[in-house]
Amino acid sequence: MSIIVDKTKKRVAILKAAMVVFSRDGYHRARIEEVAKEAGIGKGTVYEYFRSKTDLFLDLHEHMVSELKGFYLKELAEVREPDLLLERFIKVAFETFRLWEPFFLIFFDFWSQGGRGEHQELFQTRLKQAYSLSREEVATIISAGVTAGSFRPVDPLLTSSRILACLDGLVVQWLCDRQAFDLDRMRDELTTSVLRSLRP
Amino acid sequence: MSIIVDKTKKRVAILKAAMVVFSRDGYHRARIEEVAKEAGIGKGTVYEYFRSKTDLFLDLHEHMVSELKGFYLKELAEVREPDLLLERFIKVAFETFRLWEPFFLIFFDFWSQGGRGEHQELFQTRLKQAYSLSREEVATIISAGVTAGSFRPVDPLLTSSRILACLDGLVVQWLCDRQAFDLDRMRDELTTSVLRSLRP
DNA sequence: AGACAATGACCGGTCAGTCGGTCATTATTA
DNA sequence: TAATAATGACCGACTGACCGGTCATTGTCT
Repeated sequence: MSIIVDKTKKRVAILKAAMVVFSRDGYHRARIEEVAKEAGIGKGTVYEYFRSKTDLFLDLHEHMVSELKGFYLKELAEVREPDLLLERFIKVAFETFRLWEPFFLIFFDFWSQGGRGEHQELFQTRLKQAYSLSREEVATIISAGVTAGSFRPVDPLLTSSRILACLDGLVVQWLCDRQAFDLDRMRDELTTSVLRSLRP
Repeated sequence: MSIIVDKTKKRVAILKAAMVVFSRDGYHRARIEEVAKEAGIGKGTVYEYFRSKTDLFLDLHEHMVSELKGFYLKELAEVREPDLLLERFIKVAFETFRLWEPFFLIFFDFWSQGGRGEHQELFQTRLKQAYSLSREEVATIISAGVTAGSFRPVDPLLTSSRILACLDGLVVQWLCDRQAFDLDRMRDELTTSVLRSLRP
């Protein structure tokens, strides 16, 4: 019993260490020994918990996506009105820019892995799933708005893809150059433009 | 004289080969020997033209950005009306999705390099420059529209960033899953929503 | 003692970058 | 013109560094 708890805790500790090292050095440059050091354990121990570097990376992605999802669910739980929901969604997204910054920094490495290599199918599948999931989540909001008449009749999935794309692109620009724009002003500008584009 | 021409041609040939190999295998997985093979030359010769793998990558980026810019300039040369210009800009962007697909596939590796390593400043500077340039280009269009009264008074740079972010995000989603959405329908949806969001 | 967890020295494969040598082309000399 | 010399583009076998993954040993707990 206590063994199981320890195992899980240590697993998460390694994942956190991996997050730090991967985001600092990038997936390829990062060394497993460094992850172990960050977690305060020996290199061999990492392999007690993860089959390989690839596996660790894959699990890290899964872990972070699940945490992100939890954050969204919590923050959006009590909103009902489609337009408020959308506004809130964008607000939360911008908060994640800061809170999950290391995760987004890794994301490109993850993406890059998805395109090639022996494990590419695994990576690709996970990536598609993650996208597809969030796409449908937002599409549901838009659908509800269209049905309720507060949005004009747009294709929910298409619009959803567009909004998500915008958020993705913005985090990229921002991570690349924090001076590019002010996060708060951009959030307002995006919210306004999205709602305007959906006005009946 | 003829030697110089040959040198330049071969340089470009190596860059093209690098484009093929890097986009197929990813920057890290790609081997210089493979680039040489693709270019039909020996490995050592690559190093006659480029100091290092990093250098080759950096020059490849510069080469492609310059080609992309040329394509945009050519396609947008004769349009004057801000709203037509914006519509045309989006159209051209979607065309580049297909035409420059290998370049976009590499982009994430490039981005990833920009965050770390010994050459990170070089990568970062180039990335910032490229973004800043396109941002200002689009901002000019919007500015003109605002002045002419065909767009509502928005912050041109902020709006420009948002539109570019959307395009970036869309190419990512599309490269990740070609079935995610139909390119043509998405182009129309994006054009409509951008113009609606700018209507006075 | 027995079971199990942790460790880090070591192994083997990989690959960027080097370097000594080849060869085709051009310049020089007789 | 023909023989010889000089040039530099081209090459690929080789090297040294690097690092993921292993496993024999050591430590810890019951």
